[in-house]
Amino acid sequence: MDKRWQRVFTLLSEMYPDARCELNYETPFELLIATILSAQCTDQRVNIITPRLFQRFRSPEDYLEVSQDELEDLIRTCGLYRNKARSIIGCCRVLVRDFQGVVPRDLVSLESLPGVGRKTAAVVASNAFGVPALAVDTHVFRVARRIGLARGDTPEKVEAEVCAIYPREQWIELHHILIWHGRRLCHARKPDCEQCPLAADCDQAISGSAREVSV
DNA sequence: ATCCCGAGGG
DNA sequence: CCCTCTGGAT
Repeated sequence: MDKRWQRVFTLLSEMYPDARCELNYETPFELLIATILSAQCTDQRVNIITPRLFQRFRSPEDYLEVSQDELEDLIRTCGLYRNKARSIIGCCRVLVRDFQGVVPRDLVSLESLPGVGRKTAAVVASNAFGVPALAVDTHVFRVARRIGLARGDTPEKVEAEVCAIYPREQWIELHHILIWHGRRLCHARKPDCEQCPLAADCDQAISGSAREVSV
């Protein structure tokens, strides 16, 4: 691997030594539900409601016993509650019908579940099962492009580029440190380039303070 | 007011 | 490809 990209990885790892999935979960199934809930919402907010949710719903079968309306009320504070409730119930239906109620470990099967797309599948596969996967969500996309790690204009292209640069064993950690960087410093609107160890190498580094940045 | 760690549908 | 769906944070 290119020295520069090795250095980027090292710098970010040192900066965010405990970057990890911030969702609280005990089982792959809980992670699947939590990840579905996390769309357009902070992990902290998901973590507020999941203890009670997981206490009441322990298996995919349990979610088939509840009405969508009631489930919507239970998850309302996470936003997009209609979609998410539908996704969770649909997902559990398929898990029960086609997967013996067990969350599959591979990306293809995970993505076949209703309400589970590329990002959710990658998050579950990598965090719950250690499957090398890099979910190019908006943070990863933005950060990877800003620091010149990838040039592609779609998440798919960026994913391919990044996966080509870094060895599989680093994908999961890379995913987490890019996300943390995106959340802590490399914000969509006002990135804090003053604090960023990557600014020297970054095409879009802002020297001043509050200017806006594209991508 | 505006944006967000997404997915499905038109 | 573009739209919609949501509450919450800023």
